[in-house]
Amino acid sequence: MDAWTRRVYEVVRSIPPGRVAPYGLVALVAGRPRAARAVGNVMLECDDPTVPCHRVVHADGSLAPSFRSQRARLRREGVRFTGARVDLRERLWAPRLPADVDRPRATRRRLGGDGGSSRRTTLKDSPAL
DNA sequence: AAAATGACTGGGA
DNA sequence: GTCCCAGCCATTT
Repeated sequence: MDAWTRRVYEVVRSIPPGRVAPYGLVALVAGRPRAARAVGNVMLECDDPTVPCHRVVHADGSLAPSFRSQRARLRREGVRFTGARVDLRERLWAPRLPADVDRPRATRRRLGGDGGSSRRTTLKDSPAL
């Protein structure tokens, strides 16, 4: 087990039940923005039961054909499907990006005077359901 | 060192 | 909408 694998595991472990994340997002949070495919390789070998690998899905919400139990495991967590895909609009995981991620326009500022009108909260996660 | 592999992706047809 | 493909990345031959 190498560093890359451990890193991916850690990110995947932080995806809350009932939420899903595309391979590409996992790669991003893990610090390798274009390594979506490599994340897939790690998942392929993942046998560790403490890693919710079933919450990692394709960018369009569809699932990996070979991972047969994935759908059932997701449904068990309340995730609903529209045809062959999960509804990302409702279940997409909104992670807190690590500070070291290279953000071009890091200029942080309040968006629109009203935007968060009364809400001062840090965007932690997408709204539950 | 070079080539093949795969639970990936975005873009074009 | 769906299909296909070149590009991408870590691993394994």
